[in-house]
Amino acid sequence: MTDYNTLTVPEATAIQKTLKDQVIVTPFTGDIKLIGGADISFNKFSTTVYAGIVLLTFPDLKPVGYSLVRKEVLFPYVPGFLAFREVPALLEAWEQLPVKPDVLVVDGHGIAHPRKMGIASHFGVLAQHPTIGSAKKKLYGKYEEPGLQQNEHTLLTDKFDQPIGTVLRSKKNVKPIFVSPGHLTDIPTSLRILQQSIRNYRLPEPTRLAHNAVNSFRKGLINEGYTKAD
DNA sequence: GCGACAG
DNA sequence: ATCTTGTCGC
Repeated sequence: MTDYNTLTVPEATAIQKTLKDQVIVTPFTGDIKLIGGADISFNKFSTTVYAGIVLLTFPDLKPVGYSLVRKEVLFPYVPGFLAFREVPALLEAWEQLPVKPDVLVVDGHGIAHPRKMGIASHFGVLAQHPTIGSAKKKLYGKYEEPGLQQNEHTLLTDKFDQPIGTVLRSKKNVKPIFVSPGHLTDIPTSLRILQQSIRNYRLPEPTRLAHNAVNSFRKGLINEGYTKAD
């Protein structure tokens, strides 16, 4: 894999344009026995990132294991290029998993991106695995505010009015979350899977638990490597 | 030139 | 993203 740490933004843009042709947006049909959640944590002003992927049963959403990896990252955070900061570490956490989840939920967007290459799509193409992007804020696109009741949703569209994702009210009276296909999933199936991943919080269990895990890892409360859940 | 701008 | 206490609203 090419070293993302020494890339310039123009070079990163070129890579995104190449990977874009490899993204496959198609209905996810298979059964889901295991679902994964991926996230990153770091200390402000530090080049050390703490990446993690959590495995949970589906549809029970009970955690079964955590894969944690620490890595040095030099590529800066630039809106639209998040993947170049987080994907390398996430791929290491991915390779460290004893078993792969049927689908992985990544904290960030999938095709709901200026070049249709958000982190969920980027990771999916490199790992050659189904992914879904779940973000807390919009990066690109336009939409109508969904109703305030749980599960109400509207379409997120690009500049040609083509659908690129869903704006979902995951819980009553909370800010909506943005769901989009990463790789080997489509808009309807990514939304269904995401909805089945919501429990008592605004954020889906996969990325919510991944977020908790990487933060505990960063604070030294959990060890690096793969650990089975209690 | 002016806004928008995942984590 | 992270830091960080109290406070407002359902």
